[in-house]
Amino acid sequence: MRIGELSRRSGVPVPTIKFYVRERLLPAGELTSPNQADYGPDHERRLRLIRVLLEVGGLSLAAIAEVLEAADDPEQPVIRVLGRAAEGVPPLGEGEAGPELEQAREDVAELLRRRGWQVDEGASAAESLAGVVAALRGVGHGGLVDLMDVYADAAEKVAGADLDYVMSRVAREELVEGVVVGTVLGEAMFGALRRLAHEDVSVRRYESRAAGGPLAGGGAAGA
Amino acid sequence: MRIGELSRRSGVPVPTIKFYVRERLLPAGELTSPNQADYGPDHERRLRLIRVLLEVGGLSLAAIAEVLEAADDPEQPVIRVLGRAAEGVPPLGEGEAGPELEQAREDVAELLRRRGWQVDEGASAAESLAGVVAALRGVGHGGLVDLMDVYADAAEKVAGADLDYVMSRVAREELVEGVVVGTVLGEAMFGALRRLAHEDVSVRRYESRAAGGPLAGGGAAGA
DNA sequence: GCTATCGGTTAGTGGCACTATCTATGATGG
DNA sequence: CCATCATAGATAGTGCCACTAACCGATAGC
Repeated sequence: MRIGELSRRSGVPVPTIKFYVRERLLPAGELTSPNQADYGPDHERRLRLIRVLLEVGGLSLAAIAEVLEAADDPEQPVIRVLGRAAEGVPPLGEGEAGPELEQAREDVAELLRRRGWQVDEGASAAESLAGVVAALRGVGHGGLVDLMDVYADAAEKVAGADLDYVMSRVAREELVEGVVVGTVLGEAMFGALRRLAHEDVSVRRYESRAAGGPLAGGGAAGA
Repeated sequence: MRIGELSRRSGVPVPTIKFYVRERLLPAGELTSPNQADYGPDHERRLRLIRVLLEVGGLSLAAIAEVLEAADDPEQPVIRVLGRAAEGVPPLGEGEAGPELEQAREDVAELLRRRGWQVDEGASAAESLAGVVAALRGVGHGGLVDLMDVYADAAEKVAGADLDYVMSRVAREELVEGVVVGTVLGEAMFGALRRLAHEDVSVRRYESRAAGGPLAGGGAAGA
């Protein structure tokens, strides 16, 4: 197909597709003449993936480029790149590089020991987690750090299911894409479910008392 | 304290603090003379909160303004505003407004019925979830939707712990802030833990076979 | 032939989160 | 008392990011 049809089928404007090709997010179509290129289903699939990671996953184009580059390299251990890219959030690094962060790193290491999780030292996710812990303490909500074990239990269960899904993919290409999509969209899915559960739990706990009161309706609903 | 000290203590540049005041994210200091204002611990706390929501939580200043406005209004049921603001991600809306989204909404409604979750129809989190489901199908990974129940189990557990934490706050001000911080940073915390768990589970499952092979090191790690 | 579309390139746009600069005023210390 | 410095407040500018517009020759297809 030509670029016009690709645009129509994907809902992405032609100039934007050209832009993605320039930025090496999308391979160029195969030239059939100096000014005519052919795009196949792979292009469409890749294009949809880019859009989903961008719009739903909240990744930057730079992060998407990194992830896709790793996904295209059959030698690449995906997890490292994904770990860095999937951080929708914390480059941190700057913020409070002080003793608070050091303490947080200790706490994370302790958690990993306690749970027997086998992960690389200095894994980027561990660094992210330390950043979050330090941030929580910094805003005076260090108490939330105590919930980490509950969160870790939940994360273990979810990760197991994730792996089951990924392993059901046969072709490497599909597998890697499953990893990417699962990591990024899975987080969005969990976040939405968590907010729904907040609402349900708060209704459930407060329905006996002050129905609709400001505490029940407001305060008890969130985190 | 004056603005200079506030800046030093928070690590936020003076012009940025002025900018936040202009944008009504931060209340102005109390004027002690036409060109001298006094800032208290509340200002510092608020400033730290803004920075954490921005840098760790990934919220936009506009979203932060919305959340803080609701938090400051004692009459406001927090959850609605929070739900909208805490979507780091999916305004969606546009994308595929077609039958796919309609089907996804149905699936979400069915999930809520199945689990007996008591949430408002058309809760923004439900809409987000439907967007994610539609997106997953759109990129050919509808299989991940089948994991929703596992995710929902985990979300229920986490939400229960979240509520326990929030309810331990006494003053409404602290409570609301706990909701905000917990919702936003809790998501970051869970995300990091999930990525760590991915690494652990993949190592655990594959350590018997091809240690370090591209599948074990790369593909099996994420999702 | 003739018009619409195409590939490729360069330049411009709008939004966001600041950052720089300026003016006048007032605090501060020797 | 005076020099120096920080401050409040305002306007304008910056840098990055994700596009979007405009243009220029080629074809494609009728």
